[in-house]
Amino acid sequence: MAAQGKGPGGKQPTINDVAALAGVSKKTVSRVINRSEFLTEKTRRAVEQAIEQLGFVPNPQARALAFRRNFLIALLHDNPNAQTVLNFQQGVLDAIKDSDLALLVRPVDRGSDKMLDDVRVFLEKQRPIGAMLLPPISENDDLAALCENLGVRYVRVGSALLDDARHCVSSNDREVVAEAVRGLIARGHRRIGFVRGPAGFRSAAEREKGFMEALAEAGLELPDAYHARGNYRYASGVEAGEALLALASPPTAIFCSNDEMAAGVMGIAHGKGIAVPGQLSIIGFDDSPTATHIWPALTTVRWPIREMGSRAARTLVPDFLGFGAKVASDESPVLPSILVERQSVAAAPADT
Amino acid sequence: MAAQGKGPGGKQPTINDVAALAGVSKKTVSRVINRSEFLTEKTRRAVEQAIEQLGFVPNPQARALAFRRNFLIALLHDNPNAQTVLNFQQGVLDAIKDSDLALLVRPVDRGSDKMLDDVRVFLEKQRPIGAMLLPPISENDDLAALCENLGVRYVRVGSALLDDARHCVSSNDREVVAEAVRGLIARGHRRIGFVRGPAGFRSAAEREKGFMEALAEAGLELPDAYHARGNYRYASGVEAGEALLALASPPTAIFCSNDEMAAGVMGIAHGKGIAVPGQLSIIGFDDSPTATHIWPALTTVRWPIREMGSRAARTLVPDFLGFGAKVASDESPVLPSILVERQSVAAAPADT
DNA sequence: AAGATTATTGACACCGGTTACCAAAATGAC
DNA sequence: GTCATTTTGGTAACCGGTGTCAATAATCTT
Repeated sequence: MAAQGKGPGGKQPTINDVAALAGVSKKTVSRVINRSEFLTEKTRRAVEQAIEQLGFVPNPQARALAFRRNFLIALLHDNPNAQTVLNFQQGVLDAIKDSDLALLVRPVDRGSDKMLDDVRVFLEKQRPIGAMLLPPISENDDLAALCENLGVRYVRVGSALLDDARHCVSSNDREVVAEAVRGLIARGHRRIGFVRGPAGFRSAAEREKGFMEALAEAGLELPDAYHARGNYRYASGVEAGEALLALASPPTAIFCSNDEMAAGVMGIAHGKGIAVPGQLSIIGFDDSPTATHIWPALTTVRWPIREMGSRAARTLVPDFLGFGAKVASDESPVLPSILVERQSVAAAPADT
Repeated sequence: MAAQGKGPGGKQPTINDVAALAGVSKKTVSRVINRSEFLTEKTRRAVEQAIEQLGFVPNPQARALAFRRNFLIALLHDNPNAQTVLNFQQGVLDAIKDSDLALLVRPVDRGSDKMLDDVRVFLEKQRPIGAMLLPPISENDDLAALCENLGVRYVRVGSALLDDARHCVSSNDREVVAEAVRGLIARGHRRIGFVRGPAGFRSAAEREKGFMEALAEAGLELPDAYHARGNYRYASGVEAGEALLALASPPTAIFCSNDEMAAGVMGIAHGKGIAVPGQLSIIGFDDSPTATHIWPALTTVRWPIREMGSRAARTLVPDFLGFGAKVASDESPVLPSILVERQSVAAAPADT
């Protein structure tokens, strides 16, 4: 622990105190703080020692003023899934832990027509260095354009590449879903239902594509009756479950576009006395806490949300995170999701 | 929408531009911004009109520097329950929506012995006006003392009053739990199990007190074997369920100190073929998303977390939130939780 | 060794507000 | 009408850093 040295008057020491102690100008101290090149090793050490001795911490407000930019990155989200947001946050914090940056969180209201203005005011006021857009608002091109105009860097997080790679972090929803569904087919399932996410969500579209892809490969069709449209909420899963399981020839497996809806379907199955996974296999998506809190535990897709948070931060502000944080140019902005197999999938019942 | 007037050079207009346009000094403009008294109505209007015309927004960084204080409030948390944190956040944002304030989020690592230092550096750097401490770290007195020393206002959120009322927002866990357990007793349950939260958590202690209170009122005892110790996680609920339900004379009802553990107990019940709520009633606490995502839906206690967030903000910085946000001196800092009755509770089985 | 180059450092203005303090104007008392 | 008192507006310094550009020191050429 550094000595809690205070400048004259018991206040926080300033750059001037450091300069005086080290016998250099404040500009030189500033150079040390900002890791400027063009510094003698000797000078640097003298300054660093003075900083250490005084316990000097640069005042972010002053820097923000001089830089015309706050040392902040903003997280803009409108995500119904709290765990996702928080995990992502955690990933971002992992990345910025040892930097000067702090994280500003800003939920936005996707529905509101003032949304864009709200965000504009927010960005103009706070002047963060950059902003991270979580899905679904990451899919809004106007928002990205706004950042661009305001000179705020941005990164869009999504289920698929939404933009130029330097503005993107994504997972590979389509491929993993296809893989999961192939697994169902391999276990003998032929009557496979699908619960889609809400219209207008890229993630919903990607997951659907993956599902269709796997079905097509196996030469299977998706009857209209097997195609339920949900909105990522539990209640819509309940509705979908009621519809699909009331059919004369119900599916033996259902892929749900997220875990909440999967939980809804499973609840209905329990209510109808349909055994999961004996008579009905269910797969979800997200690996949210719900996935393990329901019984039987849900086979689902886990996207590496925390890693995506770190990556997003590193993509956004590589130059602020110190050496080693840079994203190598050959790193793909696509972080792979994985299928987590638990207890909600079994082979198709024989009597079909 | 105000005209997007830009100052000379297409940049954001500054206080100087406003002063020039209004034909006054920047100090006068500053007075108008800060609602100083001692101003002619005429002057004020001239300035306000100039502000309007230019679309001037005071630069928060400059103000922060001059004020020696950032227009930020911090949310410090180390909460395993993401939904709780996010709901609280939302409540805070409701409260600060129309103010100049922004919200800084800072997860802290309760376990780390550097925690206090980390928080100190954070607060010294960011210099927020105030900090809100969520449980369980709100129970840490050193943290509160640190805020006090640093001149950062603080509010502690908890299951019970942790401090002076002006530093507190809390819910009434004990009372509601007692009420819930009385309900079980009224439905004929006599063998009631308890799954406790982790040692050292005030919330765990409060819920236990409420539970014991209700039992004592009815003249019931809690056998040791009925008293399971969990840690608020699903897995510990599973263990507790295994222990309690393997007893020769198992409980007919179990109160779990949070929903995740309740979900664990319920999973075990399903596994053992014990009907919920027919043979076993279960009550949880939190009304987390899990509560409705499991089947049958969980009877649980909902604490008004979003309201608590608003209240915390209003308690913390009443003078920054504009007229009407002040917490009346006779408002209690205790916001009541409510019992949400769903499908996991029924009368005690007759064969007992 | 002198002059040319280049690497380091410092002086000073400036970022956009605020406060401290002083001057001018307005008001009231006599 | 003059002087003391209260309002109001202006000037300068300051908050704690950074940018520009010139000055100085170090290194290289020939």
